[in-house]
Amino acid sequence: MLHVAEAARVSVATVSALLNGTATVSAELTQRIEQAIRDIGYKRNAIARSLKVGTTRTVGLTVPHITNPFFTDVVSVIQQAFDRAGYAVMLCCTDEDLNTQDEQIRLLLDRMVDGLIVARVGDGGILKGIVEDANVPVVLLDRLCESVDTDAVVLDNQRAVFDAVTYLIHLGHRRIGYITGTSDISPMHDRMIGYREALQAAGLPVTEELIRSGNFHEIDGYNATMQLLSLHDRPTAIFSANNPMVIGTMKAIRDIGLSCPEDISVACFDDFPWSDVFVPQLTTVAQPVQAIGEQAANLLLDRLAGNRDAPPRKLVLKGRLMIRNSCRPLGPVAQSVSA
Amino acid sequence: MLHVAEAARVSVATVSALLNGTATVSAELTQRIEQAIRDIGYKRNAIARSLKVGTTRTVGLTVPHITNPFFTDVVSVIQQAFDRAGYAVMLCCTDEDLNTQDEQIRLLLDRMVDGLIVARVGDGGILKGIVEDANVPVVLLDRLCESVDTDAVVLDNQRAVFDAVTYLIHLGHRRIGYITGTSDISPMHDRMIGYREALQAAGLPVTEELIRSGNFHEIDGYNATMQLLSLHDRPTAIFSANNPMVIGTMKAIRDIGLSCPEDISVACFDDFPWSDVFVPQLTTVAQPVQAIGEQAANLLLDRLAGNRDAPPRKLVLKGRLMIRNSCRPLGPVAQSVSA
DNA sequence: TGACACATTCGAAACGTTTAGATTAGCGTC
DNA sequence: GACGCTAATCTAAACGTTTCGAATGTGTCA
Repeated sequence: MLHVAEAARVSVATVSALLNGTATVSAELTQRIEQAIRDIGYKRNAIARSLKVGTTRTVGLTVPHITNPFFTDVVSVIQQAFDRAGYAVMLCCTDEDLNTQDEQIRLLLDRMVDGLIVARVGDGGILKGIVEDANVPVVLLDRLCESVDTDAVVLDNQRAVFDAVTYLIHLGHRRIGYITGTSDISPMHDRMIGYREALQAAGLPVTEELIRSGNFHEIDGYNATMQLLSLHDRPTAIFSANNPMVIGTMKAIRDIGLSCPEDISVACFDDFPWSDVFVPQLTTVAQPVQAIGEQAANLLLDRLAGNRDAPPRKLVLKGRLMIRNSCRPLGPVAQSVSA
Repeated sequence: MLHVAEAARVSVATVSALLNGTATVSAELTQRIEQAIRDIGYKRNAIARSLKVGTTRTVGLTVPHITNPFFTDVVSVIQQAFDRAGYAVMLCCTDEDLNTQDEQIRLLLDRMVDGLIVARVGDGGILKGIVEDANVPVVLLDRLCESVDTDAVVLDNQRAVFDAVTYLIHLGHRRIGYITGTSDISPMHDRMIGYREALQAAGLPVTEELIRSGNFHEIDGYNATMQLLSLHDRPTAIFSANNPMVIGTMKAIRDIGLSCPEDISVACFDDFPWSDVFVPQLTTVAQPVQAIGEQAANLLLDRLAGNRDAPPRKLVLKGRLMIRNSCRPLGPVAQSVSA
C-alpha cells in the first residue's frame, strides 16, 4: 500500500480510505490511486488488516468425519453460505476424538477465526470455556452438549427414530435390532430413546441383546450386525442409527448369506443420493441437510453481524422417513420362515 | 504478550524468545513467564505472528464439488495430512465455475495462504499468473492445465479407461456408450482418448452417436443415458466417466424400465464404499484416493519446507479396475435379445 | 586490573494495515 | 477581509508479534 501511495503521490491513509470507502476521495486522486494499483498489481494484505481491525472474516468448522455423507453435505452447504457472505472456512476433521477436537479448536482460535461451527465429539474439552468466555461465537451442529449453552441446530432425533421404528412395528416386526454409536453424543442418546419409546408405545419389550453399539465406522456396523444375526432368535429387522455403519450391516448380511429385505429388513439414519437407485433401496431417515447447513451458517452470521447478546437459540428440525423397499411386511407365515 | 511480560517482569522479547525457542532463557525467567502465561491464559496471536514472519501456516484447497465422493475422500486425506504438519486448511468449492474459482483463489491469496492445492476447473483464469509469479506454490490435483506448469498429481486416466473399455469389449460388447463431462479439463479429455483407443485397438468403430457429454451432475448423466437408450440401435454397455453422473445413468435405466446388468451393462469412474454392497455391484475404476491426497499434500509441504527451485513435478498414479457384476458377458444370443 | 568472551536480557524497529485527529484549502457570509 | 464551515487529505499512533543489535552482568585469563 505504501508503494501505491508513493506512486499515486498520496498518503497511505487516502489509499486506505478509498479501498474501504470510509471517506470521500476526489475524482482525481481516485483515478491516480486506481492506476497505481493496476500498475503495481497491488493486493491488500488481509492479515495486516485483520490484525488492525480484529476480525479475520474466517470461520472454523469441525466435523467428526467429512466422509460421512451427512457431514459431507452439510459442510458443502455451510461452505457455500459463508462463501456468499465473503467468509473463508477452515475445515477440520476431529476423527471422533476429543483430544484431536481440542487441538483443532485451538489451532482455529490461534488463527483468530471470527466464529466456530462445531459438530462436537465426546463431552468436555475446551469448548465449554470458549463459549463461556464469549469472545468467539460458537454454533453447535447436529450434536448438543449438556454443559455448553450456545446456539445450535439439531434434528429431532428422538421423534425421527420413533417414527422409523414404529413403521417397522406396523410392518409386523417384533424383534428389531438397533445399532447405535457411542451414546456420549446427543443424537445417539436421543435416537436410542426414540427406539425404546416406539417399542414401549407398541407394548413391545425392550430387549437389551438386540441393542449393539459401535464407534461409528463401517467395521463397527459389521461386527454389531454379525452379533445380532448370530443370536439364536435373531431380529427380523435392523435399524442402524448411523450411516457409515449401515454399510457394515449390509456387508454382514451378505457375508452371512442372507438377503435384504427377504430375510431381514434394514432401515437407517441419513439418506444417500443413490438410496433409490440400487437394490435394496434403503428405507432411511433423511435429514434436511440443506436447512441444517443454512441455519447453522445463519445463526453464526447473525452473531458475526453483531447480535451478540441474544440468548442462545436452539433450532430443532424434523427428519423425514423415506420409505423404500428394504423393509418388508411380516405376515405370520413370513415370520415363521425367517425365524 | 505484553501483559505476560509485565506480569513476569520481563520484556516481550524474552517472552517471544522463550515461546519460539530462539534464545536461551534462564530457568528462573522461564518459570516466571510460564506462570504468567498460565495465570493470564495467554494465547499467542497467530495473525500478528503471520504479519511479522510472512507465513500463515495455512493452505488453500479448492475442489469443484466436495459432494463428489472422489473429492470428498481426497479432501479428507489432504486435510489430515496438513493437520499432522500443523497447517490449517481453507476449503473452497468452485462449483465447476471458472469465475467462482478465481474469486475463491483471490480470497485465499488475500488471506496470505502459504500454498494452494487446486482441482481446477475450466482453463485460463488467474491461476497461470499466480504460478508464474511463484510467490505461493501451487499443486494441481486431479486435473492438469496446459498453460500452467507446476507440481501436479493426476491419474493415468487414459490408461484407466482404456482398460475398462477393453474389459467391456472382452465381455463381448460392441456398442459401448460413453458419457463424459465437459472436455475442457484434462481427465475428461484423457479418458475420452482412452475410450477411443480401446475401440480402435479392438478394431471397432468409434460411433459419435454413442458419445454424450454433460456437466458432471446427476441430471446430466440421466439425460445422456436417456438419449443413449432411445437410440434405435442402443448400446449394450455404458461407461460413465464421472461418478455423480452414473447415479443419473442408473436412474434413467430404471425409469426406462430396463435393468442392469441384464439389459445393459454399466461401468464408471470412481469407487464408492458401498459399491460392493448393493445390487448391481458396480464395476468401477477406483482411484488411489489415499495416495493422491497424500502425494499432493507432500508435494506442497515440500515446497513449503523451502524447496522452491526444483522443477515442477508431475505424479501420475494408476487406477484400478474393480470388476464386480454390473457388466455381463454378451454371447450371440444375449446380444440379439438386447438389441 | 583490564580486556575479553559469553550468556542473558532488553529496547526498539519493523510487518502492512486502519483510524482518530490534525491540517489544509476552498467557499460563502457578514 | 476576517470568520467559520465543509470537504479532502495527511500525520502518526496503534494492532501483537518477531528480531536485530545493543546493553548488562559474570567469569576467565593474561
